[in-house]
Formats: sequence, structure tokens, C-alpha cells
Amino acid sequence: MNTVDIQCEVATCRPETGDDCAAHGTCALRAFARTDPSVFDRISKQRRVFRRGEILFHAGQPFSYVCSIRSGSVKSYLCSEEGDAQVTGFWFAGELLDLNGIHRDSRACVVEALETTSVCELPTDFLQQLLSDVPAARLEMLRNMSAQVHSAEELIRVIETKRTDQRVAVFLLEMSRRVALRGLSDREIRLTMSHTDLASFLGMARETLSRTLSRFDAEGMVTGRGEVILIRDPDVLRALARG
Amino acid sequence: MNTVDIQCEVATCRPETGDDCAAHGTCALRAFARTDPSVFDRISKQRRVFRRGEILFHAGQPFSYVCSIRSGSVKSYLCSEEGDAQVTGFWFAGELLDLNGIHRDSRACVVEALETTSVCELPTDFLQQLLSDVPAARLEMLRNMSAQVHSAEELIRVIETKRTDQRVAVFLLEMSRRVALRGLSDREIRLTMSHTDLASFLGMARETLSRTLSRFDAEGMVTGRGEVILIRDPDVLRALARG
DNA sequence: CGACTCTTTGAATGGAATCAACGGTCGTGG
DNA sequence: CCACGACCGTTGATTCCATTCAAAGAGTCG
Repeated sequence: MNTVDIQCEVATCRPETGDDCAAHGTCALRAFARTDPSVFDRISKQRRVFRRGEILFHAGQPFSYVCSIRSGSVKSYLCSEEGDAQVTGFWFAGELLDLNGIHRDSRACVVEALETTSVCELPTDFLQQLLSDVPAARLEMLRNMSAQVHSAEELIRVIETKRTDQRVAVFLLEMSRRVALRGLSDREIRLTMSHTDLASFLGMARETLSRTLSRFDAEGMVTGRGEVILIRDPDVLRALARG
Repeated sequence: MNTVDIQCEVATCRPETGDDCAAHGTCALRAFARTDPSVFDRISKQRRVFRRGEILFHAGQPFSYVCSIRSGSVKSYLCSEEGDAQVTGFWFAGELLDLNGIHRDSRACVVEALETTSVCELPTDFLQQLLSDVPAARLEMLRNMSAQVHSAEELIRVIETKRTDQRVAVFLLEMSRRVALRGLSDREIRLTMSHTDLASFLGMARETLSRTLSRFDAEGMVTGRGEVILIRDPDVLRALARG
């Protein structure tokens, strides 16, 4: 068994069950089951697969389960009264979705699959039971939500203080960090979302994003601006992101 | 006993102890002690008072207690490597501070008193114990953190999609909502922070904020732009905020 | 009273949005 | 198999909102 297999031995990530989980040790639900192997089955039984464009859930629906991504990627977005969508995030294997819906017992945003995506669904009553019985689950849940507050505030800081090209640099570096966490190359970024989605997330016009990526390519910082972007010069990117 | 006294009977808010808590039923620590009056004393014993400009804690310090505001107000901010401060939030009576520090066991931001401010400090080991023993505390903590993720995302949406004058309108309405929660007039906004702080929070230059408030005053939507702002025409403000 | 900080207002600059048109890709259906 | 339309991305020209620069005014504290 190699390293990846060892990291995948718990909770949602069991190779022996024919698993497709790509979380590679980053799965937040892992910790929930750490002390009691019997909960493995209960968590891993609740699975679903969505294809590109399919909706995992809509804003306003009851918050009946916590959703964790096994593989693939999704975007979350808000719909204003005027009908225009504001993308609030992109989520990858191992990450928990829509935790900001808990405080109202209903989904805060729409979540849509960006590619074929497999998820685990943890019913909220079972979550409550886990939080009651398993100290590690309590800690993990606190840490996970805390991290989400942190990353939201970090995004605010970037949007408020950085130019558009710096925001793009920050995003590429952040994506690099996230794919590296999952054991993949930190040089190869797969953009499963459209430029329109990404521009919305970064708070700029899609034309501006397009121009920026073109410039990064022309200046040799990255290669490509389509689905795959290769980071050529992380140091220059970091210098730009720093401002 | 009037309504306010009843709302203040628990946890950090007991009039009979000569209390100065202004949370008026919005105190997040309330729920922590709901089922067991004995924890009241333990929570309410840990108090401190800070004067304007004093630091409650610095970024990077160990996360040894959760801090809840009894009365007064504070700002939280990040310091970048270049030394410039980015204000991440303003916090008032009943609100929990720096929950985004939990995931690293260290303070994520600097918190500074904007006026004379009284706080409750709940040691983390005691918090863990409460989360283990008191289901209501678990729920409250989840909801509170979820709400913080939600409000951060809401701020992102506002900053990314609204013009500067719309952001100011949104802020004033949000402040109106928050003071109303505490039983005060929803027409009178006390700005305990400087324009510089507020402009940083809203992602604009302080000159722009100043101009915007002047215009709001001149156009009759509000009165005053100093420490106290009176909302004259909430409907126009709402229409502007909606965009 | 004077030093300091914070706020206000004006004028000029600049960055990003918007408007507009073209090119590429994909899926569909003739 | 190719033509067509829909959608997405690219690039250029123009416009405008907000920042920046600059300076004066107001408030505060020792």
C-alpha cells in the first residue's frame, strides 16, 4: 500500500469498497469517524453522483444533510432578486459544502457540479449524534467552519486591496496550494469552471480576467488560459500577488 | 421586571450582579449555560474592561479563550507584511470574536477597542467541556460560526457587485438592523469607528466614504456624518442598496 | 494655545467596466 | 458529413467611477 492508500483508509476513502474518493487525506469527514470504524459504513453508504451542470441543491431547501465532495468539483452561487448569479466559491474533493446554511436550517446557496462529481451525504441528525459522541468530530467541525470564516475574510482582503491582476495571481497560487494538498502537481491548474464563473468569484468582468490571463501567458508567468493552466514562474506570480 | 431584564437573566447578563452587559438577549454565550445555572458564575467571573485604542489580543497569540462582548465595540483587523491594516469587522455587544482563529489555535486578527469595552472570556478548555456536555452549546456554536461565514460571504457579494454609495447604504442598513436587535432605535447609528476604519472595511478610499456620506446628508437620506448618523429615509436607502 | 489626527472638498489621473465585434468550439439537426 | 446556432473566450475602443494627490478645515488632547 502506498501513501495515498494509507491516507484513504478512513471514513469516505476506502479503496477496498471500490471507492472513487479523491480527497487523499483532506476529507473533513474522516475525523468524524476516527474512533469508531462502524460509522464508516453509515457515512460511505450515502453517496450520489452528479453530472456537469446538475444542481446538488438549491438555496432555501431544508438543510437535511452535510455534503462532502469525494471527487470532482462544484461551484456555489447566490441568486439575487434581479436574477444575476454571484459565485461564492469553488469546492473540491474533501471539502464540506454550504456550512453557512446551518444557522438557518436551510441552504444558503445553490451548488452546481462543474464536472462529474461524487459526494457523501451526512444526515444532520447523524451529524448531531457524532458531535455529541465523538470529541474529534466536534473539533474537526469547529476547525472546518473556522477555516471557512478565515478563507472568506482572506478573500475579502484580496478583493478590497488588490488590483485585478493581483487577484488572479492570488487565485492561481491558492489553487496550486489546494491541488498540492491532494497530492497532485502544484504547477498544473485545472480550471473546471468557466471564465464567467471565475470572474464573478474574483469580482471582475470576464473580459478583464481574459485579458489578465492572456498577459500572464504572454509574459511567461503561466502557459495556457484554457482548461489547463501551467504555472511557469511561481516566484514572479507570488511577487505580483504580494503587490 | 421588564423584557430586557428577562432576556438578560442568563449567563453573562445578570442585572443582580451589577452587570453592564448590553447584549439584551443577543449574547451568544447565553445558550451555552441554558440548562445549567452553575456555569453562569464561571462564565461571568472572567471579565475584562478595555479602553479606546487598547488591544484585546494580537494576531498570532494563542487561542486560549473565546471572547464575547458585554458592552462597547471593537474592530478586528489584519496586518499585511507591508504593515497596512485591513479592517475585517466591527463587533458589538453579544458577539463572539475571532472564531476564525480556532482552526489554527491562534488569533487570526488583531482586535482593538473602539470605546470603553467590557468583555467575557471563556477559556477554551471550558468551552470544550460545554460543547461536550451541553447540546444547546453545540448548536449555538455551530449556528454562530455558520452565521459568520454567511455574513462574510454577504460582504463579499456586496463588495463585488455594488458601487461605493450602495455599499455605504448597505452598511447603514445593516447597522440599523444590529442596533435594533439590541432594543435601540433603528434610526440612530453610532459610528464608534473612524472613517478610515470604515472605509477600509467597505473597501474604498476614506475620501470616497466622506463624499458619499456628505451626499447622503445633502440629499436628505441621512442627517449628520460624524459619530451619530440619523437615518431619515430608510426606504430610499433600501432602494439604493438594492441597486 | 498649538500639535496632532481626522475629515472635507477640489482637481487630475488611472484602472477596470462597458460596449461592440470577431473567432473558436461544441452539439444538433438537416 | 457539413451547416448552423448557441455559448464561451478574445481583443479593441470608449466611458466612467473611484482613487490619488493636494490642501484646507474641524475636532481633540496635552
